[in-house]
Amino acid sequence: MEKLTIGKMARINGITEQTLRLYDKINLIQPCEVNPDTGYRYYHIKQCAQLDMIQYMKALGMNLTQIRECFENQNIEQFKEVLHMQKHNIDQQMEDLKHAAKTIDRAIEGYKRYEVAPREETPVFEYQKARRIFCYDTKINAYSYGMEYYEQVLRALKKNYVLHHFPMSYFCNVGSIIRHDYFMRRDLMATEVFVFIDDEFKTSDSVEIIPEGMYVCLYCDGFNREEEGLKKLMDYIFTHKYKVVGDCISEILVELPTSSNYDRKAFFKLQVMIKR
Amino acid sequence: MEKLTIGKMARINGITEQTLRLYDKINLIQPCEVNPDTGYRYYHIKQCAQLDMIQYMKALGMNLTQIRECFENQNIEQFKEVLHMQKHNIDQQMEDLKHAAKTIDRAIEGYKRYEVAPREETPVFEYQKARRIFCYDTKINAYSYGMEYYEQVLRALKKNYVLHHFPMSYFCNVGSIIRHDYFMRRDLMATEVFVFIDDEFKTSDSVEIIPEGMYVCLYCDGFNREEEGLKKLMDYIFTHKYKVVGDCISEILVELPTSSNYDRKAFFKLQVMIKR
DNA sequence: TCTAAACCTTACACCAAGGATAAAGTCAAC
DNA sequence: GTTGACTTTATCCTTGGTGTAAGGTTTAGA
Repeated sequence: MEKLTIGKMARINGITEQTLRLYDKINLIQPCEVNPDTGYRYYHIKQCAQLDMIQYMKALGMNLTQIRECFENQNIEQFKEVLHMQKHNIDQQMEDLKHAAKTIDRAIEGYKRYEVAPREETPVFEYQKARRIFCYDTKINAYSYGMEYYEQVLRALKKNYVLHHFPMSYFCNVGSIIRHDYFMRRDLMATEVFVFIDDEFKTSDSVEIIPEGMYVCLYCDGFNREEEGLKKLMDYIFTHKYKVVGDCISEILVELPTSSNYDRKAFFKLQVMIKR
Repeated sequence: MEKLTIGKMARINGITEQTLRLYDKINLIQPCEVNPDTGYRYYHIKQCAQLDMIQYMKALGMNLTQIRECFENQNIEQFKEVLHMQKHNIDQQMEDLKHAAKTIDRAIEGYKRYEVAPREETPVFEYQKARRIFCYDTKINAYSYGMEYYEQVLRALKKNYVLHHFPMSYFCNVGSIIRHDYFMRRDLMATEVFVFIDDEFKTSDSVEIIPEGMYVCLYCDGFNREEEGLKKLMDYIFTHKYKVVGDCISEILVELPTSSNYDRKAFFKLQVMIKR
């Protein structure tokens, strides 16, 4: 059985020559023979076993250093340990991916709703499932000081939010709450902001549930329409004497990438639950 | 509202100053003001909106170039397209992770069985579930030409295997088949090698099922014990006049990382299904 | 007023796991 | 002997930053 050149070795193993040279360089797998004059590398076909093992370990998510250590130590216990670690690792990555997938779904859903939403700022009825939010009270009324304060409020929320180890991917679905009492008094007072989170997170001091039920909703386009929209919503509710249950939520449905000027471009859904 | 220094901007957004400098350099987000004398960057708090968006898009799996393009084009359609692409992307990654997880489980399981397996090369009875294999006929008897040929046979299998887009992570759980007729004639003739694959793959010309049932199994340690083990298995079966159903499988239970010499270190499980 | 801390700047090297390319040397077949 | 396929080393590029060095400026406290 003749020796294999680097090209042949690469070909029969479905990898590139560069990869083999790299593996040689980092002492992962060395050719069984090197011509001292030409520097040509020659491999023995039995070395394919090592390559198989490397590819297998790579598929398990190990990096080249870990693989080399495993080879060097010849330690089964270490390999088993790595296996368990990788298992844990993969579970974590899976969780992250699930979050990302949910976020994307949420974004796509948001865009769909954005496209079909009524543009004329008239109240509509919608039955909505319960949703979970991570809430933060900033003690500052978001409606009284303009966007600069709103951003500061958001920063405070964000800080708390990452402190609670929520995935960053949620941080596009934010909103603010006008508590029931203020709403009934037609007072635009919202000191609390929130992020929508997944149902799997337990309720705690910061996590609450927006209940399932029939909502009166009003869509509006842009921050500068938000206050006006809220007033319209209040007008509608009080004119028709609907019984308001719970708080009023102002939710950012979609936020559009913007860079030209610094203003956020957002599409809002204002909503409050009623009982007939 | 005063301008924010890079340090403050970084702090309130939970990122590092270096990251902000990088984003500036690649035109992702630029400070609203730069002191021409000192080169100091100053940010406006409203620019946090852009940072939020960047972090959100990153969480969706987009890279910085894609994010910049989205900002530049101001194109919602493109963003939506990216969303769908990312969704697809994530699904793919999820699949890969699932495969990796299964492979690790299989490896851990294999090591467990390896540790409890009888070392004395005596036949044992085991009831085994159905398993699925990707099979390849090399037309060369793996038992007649030594390890070099075996490696070549494996390379051919591997080539076919990646051609069928099976994940590389399976390629540690290989084996060979002695078809029923040869086994009954006590002929060590195995031209077919295979890889265990997941149940989700459809049966086709190359994918077959090893049926559920009661198997006589014999464990042996190392390639040099395989033939002897097969003979012992045959002896046992024919002495006790068990009725053999189907083919005899030689499965590599675990393969140990090795580098000192080129020989594979593998632990085998030889098995054949019987009917009482 | 002195000093130290806390800022800030640019510039460079480094990570993982190769990919891409160039310039030059080698091998084998015809 | 020539050609074409193959191989070598060497260098730079990728992604998304992290870390360090060397130096400049501002601020607070004693």
